[in-house]
Amino acid sequence: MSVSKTIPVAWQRAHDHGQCIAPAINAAARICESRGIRLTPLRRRVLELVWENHKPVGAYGLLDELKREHSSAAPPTIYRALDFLVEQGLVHRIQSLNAYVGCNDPGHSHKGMFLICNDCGDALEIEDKGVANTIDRFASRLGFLLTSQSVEAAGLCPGCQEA
Amino acid sequence: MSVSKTIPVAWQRAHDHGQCIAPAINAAARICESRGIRLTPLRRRVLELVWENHKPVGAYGLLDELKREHSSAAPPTIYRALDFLVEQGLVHRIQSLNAYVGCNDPGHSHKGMFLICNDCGDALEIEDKGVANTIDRFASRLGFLLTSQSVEAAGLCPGCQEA
DNA sequence: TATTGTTATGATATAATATAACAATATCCG
DNA sequence: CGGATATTGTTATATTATATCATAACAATA
Ligand SMILES: [Zn+2]
Ligand SMILES: [Zn+2]
Ligand SMILES: [Zn+2]
Ligand SMILES: [Zn+2]
Repeated sequence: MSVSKTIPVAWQRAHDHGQCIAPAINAAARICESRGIRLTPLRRRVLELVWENHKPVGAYGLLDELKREHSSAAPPTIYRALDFLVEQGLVHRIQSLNAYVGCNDPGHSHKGMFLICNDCGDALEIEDKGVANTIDRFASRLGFLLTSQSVEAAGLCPGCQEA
Repeated sequence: MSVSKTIPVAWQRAHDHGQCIAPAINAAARICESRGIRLTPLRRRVLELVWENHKPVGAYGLLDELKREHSSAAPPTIYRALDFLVEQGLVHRIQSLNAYVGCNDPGHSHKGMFLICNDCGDALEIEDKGVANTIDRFASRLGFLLTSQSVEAAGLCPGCQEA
C-alpha cells in the first residue's frame, strides 16, 4: 500500500484491505465448524466474491459474478447465501446502499458502524462501543427491547477529498 | 391516549402522536415560506398522507392513497414529492424499511435516530446529541468528511413486549 | 404583454432489488 | 438403508426506484 502525506494514517491503517480474502474465508470456515453449521461450497464462494470486491457490492452484482462459474445461479441462490452469511455475522448488509460487505472481525458479536464514501463507494467498518452503548441506554430508558442496530454515516473519505 | 401501567411513561410521552398532522403541515408551510421554496398542493398532500399513517409508510403505499384523489399519480409523482420533503428535512427515510415518516421536529437540522418495532412497525424518532457526536468524533479522527448519518435500531416496543 | 428561463408535473417505460412457491438433490442420523 | 432435514434448482412474481421526454405552471425580465 502506498502512503500519502495528506491522507490520515489512521484511515490508511483502518482501511487497508491487504491480503484479507484467504484469512477471512479461513476464519469463516472455523466459525461455521465450531457452530456446527455448513459453509457449503456455494456459500463459501459467495463469501469470497464479497471479499474480492473490496467494497460494498449489490446482490445482483454478486449474482453476475457467480453466474460466470455457476450457470444455475438465480436471484434466490445469491439471496439465500447472503442471508446465511449475514445471519452468521460473516457479512454485513449496508442498508443505505442495498449492498453487502465482508465483516472485518466476525466470530464475536459486535455492533458495527460504517463510514461510507459517496464518491468511491468504499465503506469502512468501525468497531465502536460508544455509539452502541448510547443506543442501548436510550432504548432501555424507554423500555424498548433492542435486537439489532444499524449505524451508517456517509460523506467523503480522505482520498476523495483530495480531488 | 390510554395509560398502561406496564408501558414506561417515557415511551408513552415520546410516542404520543396526538393531533399532530395540522401542526406539522403548518410548520412545514412556514419553513418552506422562510426558505423561499414551494410547498405545492401535491407536496403538501403527500406530507399529509405521510403523517396520516402515523407509521413509516412505503412509497407505493402512499401512491395508492394519493391515486384515489389524484388519478394521474405515478411512481415518479410520489418519489419526487418524497425527495423534496426529505431534502427539506420534513420527512425522514427509514433505510432499513424503505419507508418514510414525518419529522417530529423539522426546521432545525438534527441528527435523528429511530427505534423501530419489528412487530407493530412503528418508529420513534429520538433526538440524540450523544450518538451524533460520537460518530462525528470517529469521522474527524479518520479524516472522513461527514454529510449524513442514519442510525436505526430495531426490536420490540413496550406495547409489543406485553403480548 | 410578450419572451424566456426555471421549476414542477404528466405520462410511459424500464431498471433494480427482493421474495414466493414448489421441485429436485444432497446431507444427516437413527 | 430409509426417513427427516437442509440445501439447491427453477420459474414466476412482487416490490422498490429511476430514466426519459413532453407539458404545464411559475418567475423574472424586457
Ligand atoms: Zn463486522
Ligand atoms: Zn472515497
Ligand atoms: Zn426529524
Ligand atoms: Zn410495537
